[in-house]
Amino acid sequence: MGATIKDVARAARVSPATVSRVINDSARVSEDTAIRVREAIERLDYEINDPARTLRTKTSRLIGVIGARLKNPFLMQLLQSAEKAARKENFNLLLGDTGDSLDKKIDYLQIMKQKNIDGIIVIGSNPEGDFLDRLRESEIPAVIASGQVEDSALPGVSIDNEQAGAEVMEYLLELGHRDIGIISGPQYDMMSSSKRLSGALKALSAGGFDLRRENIHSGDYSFASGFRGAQNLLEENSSITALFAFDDRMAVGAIRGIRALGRNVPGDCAVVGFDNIEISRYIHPALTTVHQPCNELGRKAMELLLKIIKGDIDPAGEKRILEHELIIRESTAEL
Amino acid sequence: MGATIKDVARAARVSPATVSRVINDSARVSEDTAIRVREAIERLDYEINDPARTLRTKTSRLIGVIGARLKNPFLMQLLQSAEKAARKENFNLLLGDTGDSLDKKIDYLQIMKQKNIDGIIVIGSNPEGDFLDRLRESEIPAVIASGQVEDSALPGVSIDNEQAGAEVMEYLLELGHRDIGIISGPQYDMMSSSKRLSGALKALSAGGFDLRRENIHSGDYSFASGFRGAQNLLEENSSITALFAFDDRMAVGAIRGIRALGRNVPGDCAVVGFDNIEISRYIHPALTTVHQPCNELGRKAMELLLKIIKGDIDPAGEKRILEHELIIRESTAEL
DNA sequence: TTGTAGGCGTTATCAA
DNA sequence: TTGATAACGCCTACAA
Repeated sequence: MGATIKDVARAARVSPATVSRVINDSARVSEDTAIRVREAIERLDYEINDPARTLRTKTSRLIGVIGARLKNPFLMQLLQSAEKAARKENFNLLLGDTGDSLDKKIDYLQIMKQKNIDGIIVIGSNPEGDFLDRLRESEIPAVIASGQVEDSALPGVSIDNEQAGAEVMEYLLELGHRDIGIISGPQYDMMSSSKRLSGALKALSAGGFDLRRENIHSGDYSFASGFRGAQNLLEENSSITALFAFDDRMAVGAIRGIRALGRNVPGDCAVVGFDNIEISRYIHPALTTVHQPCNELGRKAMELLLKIIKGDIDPAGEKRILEHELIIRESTAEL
Repeated sequence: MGATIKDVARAARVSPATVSRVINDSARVSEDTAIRVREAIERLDYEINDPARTLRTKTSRLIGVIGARLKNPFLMQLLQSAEKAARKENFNLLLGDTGDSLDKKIDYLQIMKQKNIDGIIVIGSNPEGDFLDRLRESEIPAVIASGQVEDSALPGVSIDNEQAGAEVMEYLLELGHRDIGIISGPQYDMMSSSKRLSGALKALSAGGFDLRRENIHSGDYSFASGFRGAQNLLEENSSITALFAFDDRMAVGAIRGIRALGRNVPGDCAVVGFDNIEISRYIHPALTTVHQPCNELGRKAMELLLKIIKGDIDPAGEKRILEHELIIRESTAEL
């Protein structure tokens, strides 16, 4: 079916090598022949055979994404920006939803190796298992986006989760809340989640307060877990007056859970989320939350990765911490 | 770096052909040699070179997705199921967010051709421009997921959008609403959107009513456009008592827009959405909406595509219309 | 059951 | 500036 470089060469009365040179403008070709070649390409509807090129050059212009969850709107927004940055340099994204499964991540890593992928964006940086070790062994350039970057050997882009967690608590303390519940992230996101938690705890103890173990509910970033979390926490301890959920979806679920108990938000119980996904300003009450610059996170992570691939930069120690911001809306109020 | 099939062959004291046979278990190989080969593969950490194989076999085990928008939670849920079905048969997804741009779709189509992609899932089936023509010319197996399937030359899986639009209107009529506003989909989703619209209009006129042109606002499936749409419609015509938005995100935006005008939902104005994305049951008031079986849509579309690729099935006329369901929640009430 | 050999389409090297 | 040639790693007749 498809014409090959040889067909084009024949049609343009040049050698295949010359056609290749025109396609890649890799070397000087006289304008005359270049025109003849382009014309032949056009006429024959020639399309380059990418696998053949990859076999020869060892580069696929493919970027793998590991750890993204299609259902997570924050990550999808991040990914959209990452893709845009990739497309600008003619790279494409190979995407797998690995869910929370370590095995799947490792499977994808293998697939990506086999496909001669040029680089990998890791979403979140859960150190669990030996995924990160295998990644390092593979020697494929990789960058963490929106995970915990500080203690990792990999370069990455993120925010200061600990600081953000602390700010939320300071804010709630300022409003007069003393008995605060937390709906944390799941196991597989240990890093971001645990940093937010430790920040929150530090802020509490700095204010002279502490948090009872029972005031923490471990969620999984789903609406349902936010709903359940809020109900469990309030049923266990009805004097809780504020809830801090580690992502906006859980916060939305929590608001509904609180309402279902016959209480009001923020009147009876304030709620703070995390991420500032688009919907958080549209729900009622509009959600107080921590804004993460997700477009910038995606773009910077991809730009960093592409630079590393090009060899423009030394991966070691390339870490960027971007600014977050507490956005105060309607779901919190003075006690 | 990486070991090749030849290295494995040497280590196992067999020919490269035999190694290939073991890898693909394509022909009888004696158990003894097979074991030796597998052991050598293990020892050398051999990974197959996928581009080389693709060059040779013309099959990449890659499925392209065109037309998905990462920010659309309904589509992402659909895609998650599609991916699951693909992975089951060892296919991977090449994903590009083409936004609403026709050019980008055509660009992606070209990239996918070059990558020897095995099949394409088209999200939505906007007939605009010559994308569909080019797709057909390319002769790559393709399936439409969640677009307008009935009048298309391509096989596909969808729901009956016209019927669904009609049901929503019948329901609102039953509740006593007479002056109803519509926030429709955008140009690029002409097909689903226009079917929903024509269904709605038919139901109205069947009931002896009609819809003024000014009662239709053309949105773009964003929260913001739902917000604006609701405000424009109600400011133009303050006697509107119900709004039908063609997707849940616009419905959520519309609810906020109505509230910002000082009116209540559903007391002063009822709202109906479309898709039944996860959040719609968690917001307040919980959204009345049309449920689309998005997991089934994604899975069936992929299964259909894989069957076509395998040649098990004749693509022509393969159309599946799945069941939808009107889910009544809190955002609608009797007038 | 196993091996030999040729070719998939491209690019890189070397020579002209 | 251009061309001939070999090689990337794999699969598949065909032959043994």
